[in-house]
Amino acid sequence: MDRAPQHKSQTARIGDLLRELIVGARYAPGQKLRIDDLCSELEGSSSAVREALSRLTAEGLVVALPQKGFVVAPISRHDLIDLTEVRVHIEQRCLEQSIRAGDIEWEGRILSIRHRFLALSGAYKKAGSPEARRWHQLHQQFHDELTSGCANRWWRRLRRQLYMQSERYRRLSGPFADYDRDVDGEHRTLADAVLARDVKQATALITNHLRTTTDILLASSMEFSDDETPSSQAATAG
Amino acid sequence: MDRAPQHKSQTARIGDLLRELIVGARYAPGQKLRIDDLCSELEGSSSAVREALSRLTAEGLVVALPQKGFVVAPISRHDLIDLTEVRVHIEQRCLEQSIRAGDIEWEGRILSIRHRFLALSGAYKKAGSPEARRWHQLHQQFHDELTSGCANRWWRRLRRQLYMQSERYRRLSGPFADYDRDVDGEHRTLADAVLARDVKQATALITNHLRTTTDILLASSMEFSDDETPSSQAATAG
DNA sequence: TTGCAATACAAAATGCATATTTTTTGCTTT
DNA sequence: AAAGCAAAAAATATGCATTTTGTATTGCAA
Repeated sequence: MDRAPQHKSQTARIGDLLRELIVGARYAPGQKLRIDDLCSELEGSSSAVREALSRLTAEGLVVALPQKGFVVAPISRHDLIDLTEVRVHIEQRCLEQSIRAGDIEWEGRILSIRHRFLALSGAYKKAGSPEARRWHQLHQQFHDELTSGCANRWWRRLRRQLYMQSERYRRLSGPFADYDRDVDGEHRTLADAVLARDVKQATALITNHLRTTTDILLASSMEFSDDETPSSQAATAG
Repeated sequence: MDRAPQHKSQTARIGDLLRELIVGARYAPGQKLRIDDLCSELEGSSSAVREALSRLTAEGLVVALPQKGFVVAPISRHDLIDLTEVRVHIEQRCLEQSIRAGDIEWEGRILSIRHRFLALSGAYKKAGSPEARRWHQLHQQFHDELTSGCANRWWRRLRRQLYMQSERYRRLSGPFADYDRDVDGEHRTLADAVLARDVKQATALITNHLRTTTDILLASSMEFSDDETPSSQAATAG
């Protein structure tokens, strides 16, 4: 085949696509990921798909069942609660160090992304639209930049890993979970506190930001793997 | 009857082998990992080797250079310092929660592993020997059990990830780094503090344990990637 | 004439695709 | 209902094409 000279390897391309699909809630938790289906859907060979899946396994987005293939990582209330606790802790450390070490360039990047991000206010509500996609991109970049002053690569690496996990839970709930919530305001005041180098205020705000999101998700109508279905309730009751 | 008792897939087998080889410092940091060599060395096909390498990539033990293959993750003083800071934080959280939530079974497991581990006192000094290998296994299990009471799977997962990274640095230094150090004593008093449910004492001990190790490694004759070699010094000087 | 550099060619290794083997799962038959 | 058989899917092996790297030769300059 005379394929175009892609500087990005097939594996990387498929891996990024799959991550986007899983985090973007296009694939349901626990769903079986059949190699052949993914090959035709993502237009790649089984080697590339398999390799991408292996990498996502170590990221915790995919689970490998020996001799049985791959499934999308399941979700549960318990997992979300655990995840949130750890993430709060790590976001706090990243923010704290970022505020202490951030330079003028860093301040500039925050001002820039805050401006661009808030300009897309509410775009995430149009689920599946290009604007929503752009909003999610900028949201990720916004939180990335806030913590980009943190010089410790391991903190940043773990933060990114946990962000992906949380983001999946958020996207799984649809855009309706935080209906009457001032998301823009939360982000604006957070950026303000960071730029004002107010560590105490910033860590308090990010903590509240994340905890609130989790509380909303837990109270939402989202289906968790550890929820008891009516049938299973009847089964245990009968 | 006559079916091979290999319930472990080839990929998993090769992945575990490779992890052991890299963490055990059998492969040098930055070393190129040629697929063909690994195939004959580990007795597997290129598919399996490639898949195992992909997984280790996400674990941070291997780095993939697009179109150029895989190399063992490089090491540096900076990385070790960052890693240690993060690990201290996370080990503290795990220990704290483990102490608060651990039950009788958990206490039993700690007593058991402490007994078996301390019985192998000093075995790690015989580098490459079966006893040293056993010692490293039990050392890992010892620290695992201390934190096994922590109910939060994400804390435990991150802890394990960072343990592997730190362990590699430790093994790379050889068994001589902590020559006149009372390693047994440190482990014994740590286990005592944990069993006594003394959070403050236990976290202080683990912090000191990890920081001391890192200080010794940084002061040792270990070669880091960010060390200036005589030739590069001469080059920059001239 | 000699030394250095640049380019081109060859060898090797990576990355992708296809084929084969093994395992699992579901269905049929006894 | 249990056991065996068949179909499907996953795991593994092999083969080919593309890219990279090392080396050698040639050309230019001193």
